[in-house]
Amino acid sequence: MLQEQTDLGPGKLLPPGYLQDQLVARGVRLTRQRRVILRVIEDARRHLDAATILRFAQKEDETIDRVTVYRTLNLLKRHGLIDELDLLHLSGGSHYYEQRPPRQHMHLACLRCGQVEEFASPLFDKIKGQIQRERGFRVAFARVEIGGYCQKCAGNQA
Amino acid sequence: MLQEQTDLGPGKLLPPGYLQDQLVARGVRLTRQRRVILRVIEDARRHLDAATILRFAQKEDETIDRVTVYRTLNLLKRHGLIDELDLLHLSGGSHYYEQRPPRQHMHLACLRCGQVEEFASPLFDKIKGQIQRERGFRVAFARVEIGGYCQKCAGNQA
DNA sequence: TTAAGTGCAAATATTTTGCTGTCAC
DNA sequence: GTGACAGCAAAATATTTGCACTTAA
Repeated sequence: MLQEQTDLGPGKLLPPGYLQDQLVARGVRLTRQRRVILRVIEDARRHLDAATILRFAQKEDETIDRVTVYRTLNLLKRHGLIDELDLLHLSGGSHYYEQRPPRQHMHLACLRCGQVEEFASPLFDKIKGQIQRERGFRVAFARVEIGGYCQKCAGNQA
Repeated sequence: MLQEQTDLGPGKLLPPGYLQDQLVARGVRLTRQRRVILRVIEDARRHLDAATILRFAQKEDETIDRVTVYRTLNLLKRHGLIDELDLLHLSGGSHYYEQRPPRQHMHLACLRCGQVEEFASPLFDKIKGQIQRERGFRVAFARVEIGGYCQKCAGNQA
């Protein structure tokens, strides 16, 4: 498993309570359980999988069920408020979730230490334009997962 | 023989028998079952998941087991000869596999019809250079999955 | 010959669904 | 009050592991 505390977490560029506010604005009912789960996702300092979200949520409310976590994640996905990632399955078969960021970024996953950094580049927007023009494909969202060796690990071995 | 007709399949830019040759070159034992599975992957005209690979393989040899497919896929992954993809889970929770292409490309998955196209851009190599320079992150491979609407579907609903 | 691979059964892991009672609005 | 939601149990789906037999090199 990835370390519990990593340095870089998913970028925190959105106001606190954003997920709640968005759901309310869309007329979705806010339950006690959802509030807790949303808070866990917003406060995350790294990408969490469903099982970890459950664990954190249960610290605050023991009765929250695994199923409720999955249903809430699906709800957020349907509303386009979070993104589902694989992070290259560096630590098992489950998915990871992050609040959809205002600006698309890429994930750099270190094959050695498992740390995940984020990276954004204006060139990627150019690529999207290219796709649109050359293929007539209307891009809704993008997921970029890059495997390799982080500065520290690359230095230590190669 | 692999006629489950789709549009674009994974690009066929590698010589036939490439996977076999690579495994032999690496001193891996070639069994009857592995030969069949490798052939299925090489002949694929689209991205296949484990269950589909099994189905095709069993057409040729009924006795091949699901487990052998998974073990062979893991073998190929370990040797970096195939890539594992999600294709955004447009059609279930399983993974899809493609022979690792000589040139990285992106996957464009249509959220409406589920069709998957491939797209390559020299700009993406520039981004990799950027990552290397700005972060000291040594890129080994990349996976890009883009969701949106293909030309046909975008036209039909816009 | 013999280490590696296979099939089978079973375990594990992850996510979804059906149902009934409960709660947010 | 009522329709959406939660919890529980169970199913569905996806993948891995243990073990005894088989086979490629």
